[in-house]
Amino acid sequence: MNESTINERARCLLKALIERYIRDGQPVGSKTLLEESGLDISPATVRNVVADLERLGLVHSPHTSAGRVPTEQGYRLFIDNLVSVKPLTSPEVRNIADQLEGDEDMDALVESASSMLSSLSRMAGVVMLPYQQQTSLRRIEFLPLTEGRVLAVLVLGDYDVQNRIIHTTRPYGRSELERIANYLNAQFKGRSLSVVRHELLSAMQGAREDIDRLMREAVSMAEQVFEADSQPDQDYILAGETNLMNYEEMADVARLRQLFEAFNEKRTILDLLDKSLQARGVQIFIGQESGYQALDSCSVVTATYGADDDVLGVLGVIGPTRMAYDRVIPLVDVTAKLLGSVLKQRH
Amino acid sequence: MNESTINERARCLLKALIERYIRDGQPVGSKTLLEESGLDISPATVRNVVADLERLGLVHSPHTSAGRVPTEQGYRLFIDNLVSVKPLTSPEVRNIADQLEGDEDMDALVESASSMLSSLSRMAGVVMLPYQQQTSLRRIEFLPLTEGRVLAVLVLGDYDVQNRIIHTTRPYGRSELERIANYLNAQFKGRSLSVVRHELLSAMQGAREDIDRLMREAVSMAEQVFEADSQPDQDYILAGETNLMNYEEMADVARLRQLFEAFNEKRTILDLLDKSLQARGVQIFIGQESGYQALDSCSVVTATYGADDDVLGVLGVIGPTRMAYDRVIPLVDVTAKLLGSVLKQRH
DNA sequence: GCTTAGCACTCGGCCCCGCGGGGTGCTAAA
DNA sequence: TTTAGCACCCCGCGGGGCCGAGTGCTAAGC
Repeated sequence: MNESTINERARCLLKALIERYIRDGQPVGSKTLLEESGLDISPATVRNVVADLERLGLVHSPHTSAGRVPTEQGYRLFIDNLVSVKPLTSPEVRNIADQLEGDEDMDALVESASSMLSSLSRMAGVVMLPYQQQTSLRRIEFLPLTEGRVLAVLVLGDYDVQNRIIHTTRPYGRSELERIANYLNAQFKGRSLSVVRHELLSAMQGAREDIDRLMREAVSMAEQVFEADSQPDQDYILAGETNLMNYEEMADVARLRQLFEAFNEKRTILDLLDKSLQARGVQIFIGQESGYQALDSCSVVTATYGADDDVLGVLGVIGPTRMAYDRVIPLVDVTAKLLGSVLKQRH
Repeated sequence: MNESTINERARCLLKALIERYIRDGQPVGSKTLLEESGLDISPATVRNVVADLERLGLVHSPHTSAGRVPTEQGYRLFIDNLVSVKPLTSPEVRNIADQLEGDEDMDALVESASSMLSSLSRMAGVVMLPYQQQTSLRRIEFLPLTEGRVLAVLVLGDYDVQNRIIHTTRPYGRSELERIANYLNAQFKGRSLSVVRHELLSAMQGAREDIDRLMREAVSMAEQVFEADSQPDQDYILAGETNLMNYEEMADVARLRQLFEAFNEKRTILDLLDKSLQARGVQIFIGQESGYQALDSCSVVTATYGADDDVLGVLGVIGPTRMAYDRVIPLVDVTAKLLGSVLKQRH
């Protein structure tokens, strides 16, 4: 029942079958499969072999006497052992790199990456926003807004600035806020967000009355700022969803609806991206493997990106199970690496 | 050929026909129309009248011997003269008001409004971001980022803060930036953005060498900040697009694709919203009236919102031409008014 | 002159049928 | 173990017939 039971010829035929099916979406019959594979055997032999493949659950025929279609396990075997990837050409790579390097801020960068993935694959591109915990705090600044509301400006990398509105129990003046900011900057500048959060916690617990009022207030403000951070941290940018409407496997409007609702909800996709955050490199979820109803008959090809050894996030491509993996895999791989190197370069 | 040529009975039948058609989407025959209208005449008479309506281009039959379906002109007449709107119940109104009042910042507010529109109409809700030109500048602040890049923070209303990154020809220190900010705040605080922009222009032209270096630099920085503003000013938040996939008139995937691409492109929808920015109150575009291919067989119901007499933006609902106008019109109307009053209240 | 009953007619939807073709599985021979 | 031959299967497609809903027309009635 496992792959070791299938010999070289069978693998060759499976590979040919899947490649052919990916190309034109029709069930593949023994005759077409024969010419596709280039093997020097008779159609009858092909039929025997394919019957074996069916018994192993690698292919499946939609009805008696149609050709065969790959199953999810078939695709799995194909991707793990058979696929021969077609690397991007160097102009293609340059094109992506140029695009990414031209972007001013983090949002634009992620947006570009997503739309590059989508346009080059003609499917949907998705890029998770970089995981913030590793990035270091460059500066924090406070501005008074209205009574009881203060704006916190967080400068993170060279290219990432975030605003937070926090609530205070009493009004603060500019100079007071400035002193608080100075204190916090002195304390936390250059530390990563996770370290900041951790130190804040111990600062709250360890010292009670032995720190002066300014410090106490500074810490409680910072608490609010960095606590608010924990929520919206996970997000992604999607591009080219509408490309998916071109594929016949998505012709069913109800299915399409499910998928697009999952895109809007974000939770499903985030969960999936989270899963691939664990592993390094390219990862592929085929159809039901993802475990989400909405992604039935879709595949998701992901890769983590990061600077050096820090994994900052995940990006990928979402499309029908019948996609050109040999092109998509290098595309996702290269884009992840390029995005990582741009982020690293900008520290 | 105009509406004056149709008498009371004909209007009554047209109204009944459209109401019935909106309710169940089937072509309406003379018999069902008769019971719908409650008139005391015979089916044959109904047929005669309906034949007249067809001659006037108000209804149309998909083929010989099916019932009748309203044309766009039919809908137009219906909306302008016949529709009897069903006002929202006061709990419904309260619900919307509560939702909007609970929102912290501008983005959340607009997001809420959009999703209220969508969920209550079961179609797509759209809210254009408030037009910025009237809003007054509360404070501007600069922070150095890297060499040659400065972060400008614009505080606009009580609830709207924006970041801009600008480029400078030489590095600026904190204190220098602070002085520049002070100068600009003294000069422009409380002025509306359009006034600021206008005054900047004359400041650039009027005075050349007779202003000192600080002022010149301040002005050129401000120029960059407020010029960058002109572009991204027009944007909208869409919610519940996927609701549209429920309607049979949207069953065609190609059409759906066009529509969703228009949503992504944003230009089409923005143009349309711009049009309704001119008029006050509720405005309705039926099918082709909008002039955009992508909105074929869709209607758009919009209303302007604002504080006092300033029109700040537009919001609305997008759905199939066959929608329950009697519910949607008050929904859009009320939501616009509530959003306006929240914005006004927050000055 | 408007309204109404009666009637012939039209057309879409549906089911059923028959046919052609691509493809299979089995068997028997090499 | 491979191969040729063959019977069989079933989808897709076009055509024919039937049903039902609804129309337009005509002629009679108020």
